[in-house]
Amino acid sequence: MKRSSAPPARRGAKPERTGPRAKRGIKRVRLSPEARSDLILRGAIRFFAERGFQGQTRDLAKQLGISTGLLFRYFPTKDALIDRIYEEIFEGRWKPEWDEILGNRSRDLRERLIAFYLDYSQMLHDYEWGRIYLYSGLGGAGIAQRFARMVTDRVYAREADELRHEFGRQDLAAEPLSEPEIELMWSLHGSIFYIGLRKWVYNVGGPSDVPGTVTQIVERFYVNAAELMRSVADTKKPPARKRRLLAS
Amino acid sequence: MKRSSAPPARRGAKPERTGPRAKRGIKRVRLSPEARSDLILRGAIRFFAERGFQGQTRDLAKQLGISTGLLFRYFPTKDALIDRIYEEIFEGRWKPEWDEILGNRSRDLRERLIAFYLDYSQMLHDYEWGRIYLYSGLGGAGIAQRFARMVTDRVYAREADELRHEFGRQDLAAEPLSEPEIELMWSLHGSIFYIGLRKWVYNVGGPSDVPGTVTQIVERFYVNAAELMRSVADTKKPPARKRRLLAS
DNA sequence: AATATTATTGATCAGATGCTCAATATGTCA
DNA sequence: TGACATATTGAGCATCTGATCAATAATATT
Repeated sequence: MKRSSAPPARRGAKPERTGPRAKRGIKRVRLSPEARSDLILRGAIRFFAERGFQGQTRDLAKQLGISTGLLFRYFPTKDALIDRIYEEIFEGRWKPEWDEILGNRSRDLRERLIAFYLDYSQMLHDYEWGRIYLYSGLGGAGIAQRFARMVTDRVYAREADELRHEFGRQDLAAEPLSEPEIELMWSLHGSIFYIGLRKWVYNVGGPSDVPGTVTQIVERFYVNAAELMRSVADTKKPPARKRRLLAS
Repeated sequence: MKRSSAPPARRGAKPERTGPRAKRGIKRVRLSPEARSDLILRGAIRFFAERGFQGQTRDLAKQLGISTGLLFRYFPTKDALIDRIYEEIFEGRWKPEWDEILGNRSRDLRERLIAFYLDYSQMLHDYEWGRIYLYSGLGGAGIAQRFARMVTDRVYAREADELRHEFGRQDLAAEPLSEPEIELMWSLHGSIFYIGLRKWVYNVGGPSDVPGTVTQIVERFYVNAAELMRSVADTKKPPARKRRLLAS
């Protein structure tokens, strides 16, 4: 069945059969390299998010409706395709506006934190993003681990900075992040990330109102953080008010 | 190099070479089926936790120091082996004592929650357990998803029951779990589970003092839960005290 | 309409991978 | 000590899978 020596009489009897049903009669579509390449990339993200990176190029090609030959024309190896996916998923994902949201001191800090996490969690809770993040992390892809470090460094440093300012504590330059502070932020991050896991790994449903739930979580974090700032303040030297005066 | 037609003169010149170096001279070890089977199972868990289930049987056999033939003698197919691993990882993992810890009303509820999560988190934070839980969940293994549902149903129902009792609210039979209650517990669960992810997926280190951190997280949960119970109580009918009197 | 360019195909290859089986060697028991 | 039962081996099979390339056909150009 596999190897027929017959010549490929591809359009022997029905040359213009372009009906909606069979693939046989469908006219070959010819796209620009950019369009095709993009189509493959998007399709590959969807495909590998679902099946993991051990998913087969044949199946991917089938799902894309193209031949494997074409696939390998645009991405010379499977690994090259995967690297491209990593790039797409992990690079340039940090929105500059996030820095602005978090750092805008004319706004209430609690509100800023909520606004940030509402936006940021849209990435965290995206099916494709989340599953590829997990697959690549489990596979030991350095880029996923660098991403985790980058994001947390960035988010945690910013948040801690703002919290310390808000509660009149020393800034990060004077006193590096303490483990309780870091753990508190990890805890927040974990709670929010886990909403995604529930949805796209364990199929145990997510909350009916995701933004509302995220807001709740951040609000509780804020209360806990305030508590932590106050309790630590007792053992530190400069009184809370003093720094504020110096700063402004 | 692969196919030499030479007869396998396995012990041609050095019959009793049992030195510490080469595999060549090592005497074949012959174990009881039970011992070998167990050895394979443990090794397979370690292996697949590391590499994921697409790891190859050849490599597994090599890591175990046995031939693939032997591997397939004890587990007829790779899938059978994986099923056996699922069984080992997911079944019978619920310790009956957990029910007792949570339900022992002669003990402070905060302490009970801490005691439970300290023990329970040892499973959650185990490298092999955690990674296999993720791999199987991502792969869509029904058993992982059933496990997630089982555990959370069990934990959340118990915890909520105790919390409601503690704060004089209606019990679960009278009033099913509300979404805010469920989400609060998910949030706790997520924070603790995420400690594992940090360690064995993203290689961003865990806390230096895991039990201490877990304790902190549970303590904050307890405060938040108390707050939630009180705030919800306002909109409900029976005053907090009344139920207690009726109950005892 | 004829020609040129190149996107697309599909048969095919080489190496990987799950699994088998006849041959072999180990521990045990009489 | 010799013979038996069987745990263990490793070459080998069939299929899968990433990747190639000459042939083909859709569009652009003249």
